[in-house]
Amino acid sequence: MLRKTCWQGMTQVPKNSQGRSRRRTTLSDVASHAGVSAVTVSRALRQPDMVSLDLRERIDVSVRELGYIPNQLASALASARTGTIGVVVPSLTNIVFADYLKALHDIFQPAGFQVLVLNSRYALVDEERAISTLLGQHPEAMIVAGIDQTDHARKLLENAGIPVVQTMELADDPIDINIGLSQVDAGYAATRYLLDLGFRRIGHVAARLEPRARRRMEGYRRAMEEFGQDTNLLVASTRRPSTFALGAEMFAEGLASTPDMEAVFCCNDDLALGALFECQRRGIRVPEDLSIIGFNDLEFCASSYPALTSVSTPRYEIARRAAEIVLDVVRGSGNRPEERRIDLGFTIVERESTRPKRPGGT
Amino acid sequence: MLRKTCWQGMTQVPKNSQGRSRRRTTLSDVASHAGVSAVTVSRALRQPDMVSLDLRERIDVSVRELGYIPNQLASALASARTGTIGVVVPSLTNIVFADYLKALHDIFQPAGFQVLVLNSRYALVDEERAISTLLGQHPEAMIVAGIDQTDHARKLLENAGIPVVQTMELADDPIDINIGLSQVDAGYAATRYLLDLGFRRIGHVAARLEPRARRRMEGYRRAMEEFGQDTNLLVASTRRPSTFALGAEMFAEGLASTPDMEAVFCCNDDLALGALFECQRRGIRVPEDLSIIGFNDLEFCASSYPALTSVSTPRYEIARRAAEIVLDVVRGSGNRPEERRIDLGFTIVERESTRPKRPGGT
DNA sequence: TGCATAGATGAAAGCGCTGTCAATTGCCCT
DNA sequence: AGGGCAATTGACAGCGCTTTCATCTATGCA
Repeated sequence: MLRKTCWQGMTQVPKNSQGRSRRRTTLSDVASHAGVSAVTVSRALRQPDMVSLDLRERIDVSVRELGYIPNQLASALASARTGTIGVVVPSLTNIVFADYLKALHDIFQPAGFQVLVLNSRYALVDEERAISTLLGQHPEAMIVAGIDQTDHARKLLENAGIPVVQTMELADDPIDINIGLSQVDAGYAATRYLLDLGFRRIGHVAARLEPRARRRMEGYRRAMEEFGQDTNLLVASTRRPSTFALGAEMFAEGLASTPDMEAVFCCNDDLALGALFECQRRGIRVPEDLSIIGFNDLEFCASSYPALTSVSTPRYEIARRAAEIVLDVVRGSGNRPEERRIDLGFTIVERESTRPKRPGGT
Repeated sequence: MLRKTCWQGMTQVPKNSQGRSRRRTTLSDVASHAGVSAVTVSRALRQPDMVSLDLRERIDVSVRELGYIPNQLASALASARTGTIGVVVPSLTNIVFADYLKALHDIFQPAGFQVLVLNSRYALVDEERAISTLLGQHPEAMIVAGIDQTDHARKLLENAGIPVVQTMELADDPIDINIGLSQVDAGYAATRYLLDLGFRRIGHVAARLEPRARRRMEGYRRAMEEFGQDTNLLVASTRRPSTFALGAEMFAEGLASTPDMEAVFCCNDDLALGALFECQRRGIRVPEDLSIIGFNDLEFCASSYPALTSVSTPRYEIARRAAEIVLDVVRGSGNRPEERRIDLGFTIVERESTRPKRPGGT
């Protein structure tokens, strides 16, 4: 690769407009401008039908003329309702959580709730800090990814007195509400799928090694053991974060220690696509020479050539359900749903990158 | 594709722990528990060296025992400092903004600022609403993607009395601070790069058609016109959001109207990779039969086979600079940087998917 | 015509915290 | 020993809004 032609334009400084903060217009500014009391303005904005049409119109005019924007902080403090949902995800760059966050926004935004997202960088201490920070904003509910919070974080969440949803995985002992799927079962199923195709020399490529990846690997190990396979040389894993390039690298590593590998289960799709690229680069035909299965069923799995078989996880659905349950609890009767733990399962989507082992060869 | 084996476990309901909200512990709870005044507790938490070691320890114990979490809302209201930065991006799922958001978090989090992100779904009205909502939270600065805000949104931002950064593009008339690159120039450069390689039948594939994609297309048109090329049949565009599958589809469409296409400039990498997959599917060799250049230089460009040539945009850098400038202004002297408009440019990264036109054929 | 009643409006009291300034203490210096 | 000063601590008044309750119309009815 060679970096070429760096274009960098001139920097013409535009006109300077300072505009530093004079006091922002408040409710009472609007009130005196409209010649009414502050309470009336407040009502006109929140419960318009409690205010006469006449005043309402005058207030609307004042609001627009003064460019009034209600101070949510003051509102939240006075009413003890913040209209805020706290969300903690381990990564912002992982496309898996993009789907998840999109679902949360899709549900909460129209409902008038704002989603506050903090990331934990896949670290328990950061997660605890994020949870604490979020709780300080008095969200009306908390939605966290995973089930591996620290004891202190758990305690904070339990004492917050708000609905708490743990997602993506199934917990034996949920804090409050739990929606997800069994990562162990999913890892087992992916491996079992390859075993049932007739393969035995099945590699596993894993990166980051966060709790969910570990559990998938545990599923892999369990399945392989059932078929009497020793997995020591078949696993290529690293703590580095997943990338396409790392997928290629780790796959190559696995291949080095197990040259007769027949199939590979990658712990996520990024690694799987990286492995696929590496196969193309080396002239290994997929699926003729090697079968590949990924995990998560990201969009590109259906488009790549060959299209990637993957384990589809209901990320959007998990977040959607979490959001809907939270909304029910928060504005509704205040009682939790009947089911405290919801298993949304997973699906193996079979595409072109896997096929049964040929009777004779690999 | 066939969907197979749906695993969905049993749903065992865990023990019910209701735990509804008793009043949360406040500063004065801690104060009376520790036998001091509320102010002292406040100080012990925010400026510990103003409080004697003795009291500080007693207070720390009380804080821990009562599980006290400061109410940020009240704090923000009283101090007029929210420690919050408002950010508006057009999409949460687009990996381009994942990089951007990561940079913002990387800079702001350690500095003690919280990033509030709202998305505008590539719609001006949604953006205006997002800006208004965010402003209601009294952020200490606003960072928005793009330069195409509505007049009203502009006015709100101008009147907010806080630093405002418009990013990703260069504006003729920035609201306040502006950091980005010229999308037109970048589109022009990508096209010019292919022209300079000797190609003339250069297709352009574009999706979503948000302002930046349009400007890249404008650059493409400008370059093509300089070389006397009519672009009418060469452009395949759609308002649908970019996906890998759409890249394949649109590329196929372009190929249908221009069978003798020699090269293609895709307005983003997702489309480019989709086009590459489609080539593989059809047995079109890249770059032997067709050259492909993408845009943004996402991580997979370097890993795909063949590796994709792309226009690298400094997304992380843009956000980083924006964040640093904001921090300077917010906590520092309060004065804006010398440069109100910063051009971070772009770079063409040449890889395997492009090569010079062969003298004889294509 | 007079009184009850619903509807519309306003006054006052905080929400939980911080900024400001006053009060207290202990210690150093002359 | 007394004054001065720094170091601590506390009292009080809001931040801008909502909640609650009181007040003040209109209207309906007897």
